[in-house]
Amino acid sequence: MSKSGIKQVAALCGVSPATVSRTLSNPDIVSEKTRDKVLKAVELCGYTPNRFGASLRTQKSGNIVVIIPDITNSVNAGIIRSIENAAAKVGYSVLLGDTQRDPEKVKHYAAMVRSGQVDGILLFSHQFPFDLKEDSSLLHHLPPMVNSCEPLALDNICKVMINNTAAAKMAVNHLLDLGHRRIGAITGNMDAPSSQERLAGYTQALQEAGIEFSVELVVDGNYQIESGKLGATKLLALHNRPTAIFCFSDNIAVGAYSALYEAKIEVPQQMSIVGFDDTEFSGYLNPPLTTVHQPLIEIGQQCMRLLLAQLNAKPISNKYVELPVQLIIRNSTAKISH
Amino acid sequence: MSKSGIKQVAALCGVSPATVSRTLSNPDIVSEKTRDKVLKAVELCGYTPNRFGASLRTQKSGNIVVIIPDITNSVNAGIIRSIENAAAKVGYSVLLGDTQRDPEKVKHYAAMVRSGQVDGILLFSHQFPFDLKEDSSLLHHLPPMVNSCEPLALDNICKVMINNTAAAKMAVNHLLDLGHRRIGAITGNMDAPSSQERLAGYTQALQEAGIEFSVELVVDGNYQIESGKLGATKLLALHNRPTAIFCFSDNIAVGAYSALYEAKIEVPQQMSIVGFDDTEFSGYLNPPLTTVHQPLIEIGQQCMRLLLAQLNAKPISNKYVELPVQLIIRNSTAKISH
DNA sequence: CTGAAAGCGCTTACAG
DNA sequence: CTGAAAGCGCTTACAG
Repeated sequence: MSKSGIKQVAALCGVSPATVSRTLSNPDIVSEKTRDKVLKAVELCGYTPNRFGASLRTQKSGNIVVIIPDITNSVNAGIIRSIENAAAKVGYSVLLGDTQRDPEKVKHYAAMVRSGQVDGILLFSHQFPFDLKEDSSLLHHLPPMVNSCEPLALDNICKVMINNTAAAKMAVNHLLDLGHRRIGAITGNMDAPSSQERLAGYTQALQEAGIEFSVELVVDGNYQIESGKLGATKLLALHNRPTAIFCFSDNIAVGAYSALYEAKIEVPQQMSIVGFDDTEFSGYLNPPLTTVHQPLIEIGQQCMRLLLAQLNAKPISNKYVELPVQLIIRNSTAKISH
Repeated sequence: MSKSGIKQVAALCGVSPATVSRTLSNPDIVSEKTRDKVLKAVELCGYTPNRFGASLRTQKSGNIVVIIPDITNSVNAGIIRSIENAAAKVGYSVLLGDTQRDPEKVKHYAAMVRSGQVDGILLFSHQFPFDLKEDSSLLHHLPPMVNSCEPLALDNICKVMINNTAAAKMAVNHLLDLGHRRIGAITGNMDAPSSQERLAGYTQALQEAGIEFSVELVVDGNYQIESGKLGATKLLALHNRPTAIFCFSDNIAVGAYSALYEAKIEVPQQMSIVGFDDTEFSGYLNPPLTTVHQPLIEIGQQCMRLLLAQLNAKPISNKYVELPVQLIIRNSTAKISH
């Protein structure tokens, strides 16, 4: 049974190719009688529509691309899983655009919308993904696209975000409430808006509490585990070490735990730790980590909802979606003791 | 500057569409003079070839699909990242087929090869992904495909595997060498070949050491963190508890650590733990985890190499690739003490 | 409700 | 080295 096309099916049941096409994509406009006939023939032939024919005609691929810095990061992985789910439900397939933070790869994947390889873009990066030289009209006629997690410096684009500043403030306020006054911070990549915003939240919380900002207490990280270990080690070496550390990601917290373990400093008795993300393992750390929960599933769903609206040229009432976060208090934070 | 096609470019530089096509996809067969002329026009128009036209003609999509149970699992994420890298280098894009272990989704993604949406399949599942009813010729004319991690019960298919049995034996032998005689195990999903093989390795190692197999020491897990916690809790409740636990994944080991922490049992002084995978965090656990290293990057590369050979109809000398694993000895295992 | 026809944008055998 | 032409497999306005 060699591969059959719409013509063979049509011939087999004595209708035109047009009718076969209609039966498959818009069954309601076909009479029940022909519909049955066609469907039977389709089954008999084992016919599967060839996507290329339809795509060439409709100029739609049925694919979307998600441009994301690193799929290995569990926050990203969680979001992608949610996107894949939501996309599958509405008949879209997702192309993986893992960029490894390479701006060239960001552009490469975004350009797929030009060649038709994808119909829309989910952008988890703050880098503008197009070459304006190539097509200067792009700024005003953006393709279907939604931006999440790391905001582009551009209005008029759909965004799904959390309020990083408020979230960080909430985390630091929790430590302040416990009596901590010297609070360290280990940041993410400081070129990322999320990390800048979290730092702003940290600073504001201290300021509002009337605590002077101390540079030495903020150490540069990059959201990865190793940077958390290095960062915590630096903070521990301070002549006047902090009593608590706000880690800008759970990964950083894992690294910090490791440094503290090696230095035989007990969490939370001698050092309180707060993380950010609430990744799956954070509740299984020893002690379980107090952290800011990010709604990964909802982020994915909202991204897909906004993208779908654009793909279907539906009006969008609210282009900026801000999702709530939550401080999950576990056992890595405690009242200051001295 | 509205979207221009190959015709506009051709018109602009006074050649035929055929020549434009040749210049772009096979520049060597075009004279230097025309080539320059064409390239200039291409740039001027901001022309990007439309993939649909080419695809319809060549019947190639330039996409592959990776069918994988859960992208959120860091072993899977690591492999996918490697695949994405290797694929990008040879001009393929990767479609994400996250199945959540749903056999229907496995089939859904595999069927994409029929509609032309993808040219090949990377299958990380032991489930045969096609409906033989739909197309019985499939068993003998398989599409380009390679199977990895969880072996299909089918010969004559390209496979990239590790030797799970030998790896598990190595892990258990390490514990035996340290003097442990009562060694517990927390398994993965027992419907997965990998977990069955690891269990076989565990059993063989004990047998060769002349130790009687004890059912109560083997508890069912599912590769997830929570199952590790539950499993370890069960093992601790035994009247004659083990002195060491072989966890079938690092995730399970994380769960076990959590249970041991809560029970105030020290690793490795009172309980040795071995994991499996060597995921990024395993070196940062407290204590750092002794575990079996899986070569994720190489797995991805070999998968892509074998798939590419099939996509290009190249002969494949060796359809079965077995990649070496390594026992990484860190601080979660110690000599038995009593 | 259905059919005949045009056409989406490429590539490639064929001829020169 | 280059062009004219056919055709990949669909969908959809148009006509009936």
